[in-house]
Amino acid sequence: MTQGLRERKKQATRAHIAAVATQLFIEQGFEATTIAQIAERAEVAKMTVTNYFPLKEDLFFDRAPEIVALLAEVVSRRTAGTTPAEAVREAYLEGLDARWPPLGFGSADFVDAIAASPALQARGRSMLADQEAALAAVLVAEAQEADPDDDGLDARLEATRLAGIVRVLVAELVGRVIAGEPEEAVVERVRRAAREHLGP
Amino acid sequence: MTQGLRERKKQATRAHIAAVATQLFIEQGFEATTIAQIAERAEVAKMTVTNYFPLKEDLFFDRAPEIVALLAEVVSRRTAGTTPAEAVREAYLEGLDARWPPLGFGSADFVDAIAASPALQARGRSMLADQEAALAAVLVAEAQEADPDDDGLDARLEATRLAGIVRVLVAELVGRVIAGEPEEAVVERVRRAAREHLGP
DNA sequence: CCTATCGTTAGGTCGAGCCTAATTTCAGGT
DNA sequence: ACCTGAAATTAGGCTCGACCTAACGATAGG
Repeated sequence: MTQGLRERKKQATRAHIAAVATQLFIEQGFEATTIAQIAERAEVAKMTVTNYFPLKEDLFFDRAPEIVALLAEVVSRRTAGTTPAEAVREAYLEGLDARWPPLGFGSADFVDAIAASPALQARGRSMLADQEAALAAVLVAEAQEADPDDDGLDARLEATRLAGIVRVLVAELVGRVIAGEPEEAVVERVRRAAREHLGP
Repeated sequence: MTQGLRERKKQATRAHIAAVATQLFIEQGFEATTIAQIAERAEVAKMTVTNYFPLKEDLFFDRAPEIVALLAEVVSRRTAGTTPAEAVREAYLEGLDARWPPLGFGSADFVDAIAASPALQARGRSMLADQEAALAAVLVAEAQEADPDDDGLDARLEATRLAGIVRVLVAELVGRVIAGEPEEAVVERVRRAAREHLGP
């Protein structure tokens, strides 16, 4: 039994609003675009936009949950016997080879929009904080499963270390590509750093 | 040569506004306090508040620059021959013994206000990001002084590692003290973690 | 004492976020 | 086919933070 008409219309409305918003953000920039404008162009009430996307930033970072869950998923789904750091390293290296957009291969428009908007930068930091917290939750749970007396501090420190490394490497890749360095060389550089620092 | 009357009045006005704001934040919470209310109680125009504190959050985190510069100062002023990690470790341990408020010994009112306000949490993350960037700038400069061909990536990773460890330890201390654990025990735990993880 | 500078003020605009009541649309039964 | 409850959507209004401008007042320096 597929979704009912109601649910399909909701998804369609949501996707339509997000698409219209993205288009306007590219045309005019994030700050210069108003919610009223998005609602008008999407032929929907202003309140409907707010219902689907409580904060204006959510219109830009739709699919945020995917990014937030990333590291926690990679680590919790890893094959037995490998460390969290190894799992993150392998997933990162695979993502690099696949030129996966969330690792820094996003369009210049996307990067520029964030660079131009303090609100988007703040939202990005919030997402990274949630990402780190989700990873920490996984590592703490693992640690306490192995030793019920573990207080989780070491696990939280490891989560912060891993999330920090990935964050810096993504920023490095974005920064250097924007600066004009050849993508191949940049990828090779961050690949080397990942191998060096994401040790077991 | 002391400051002129003009400058002294400015500082007095600024301090007065900040004091009034802090009082109101404690009484009513951050979100529930409006800028108009602060201006009224401080007997200044609304615009004057905005002039001194462009964002409402700045009224809460006055003295932000001090926190932002912390790690960079500690590292750049360290005695020759010690590593950045050692410098951070020693400064952190000294701060712990002194029960220095920025390390997590702030009042419960302060902590609660942040916990209750997404805007304050966002501002806090912004400050930590700036703190990390300032530290990274110092480490990158050192690395490139030693080797002009250094691309700074390892320095940035080290800055992220050090800033992350301190951030987690501060959060751990705050969280456990709020949860009711005896301060002595909590301090001893984070002290041990600092010695363990802030290695050379 | 004069005047240019700079802090302060009053008043207004804009847009995000939030709320409520009314209306439309769909789902599941009769 | 119809009815009813539930859920999505709408219209309209409200508050407040952020920003702007022109005028005002007090200080510093000649």
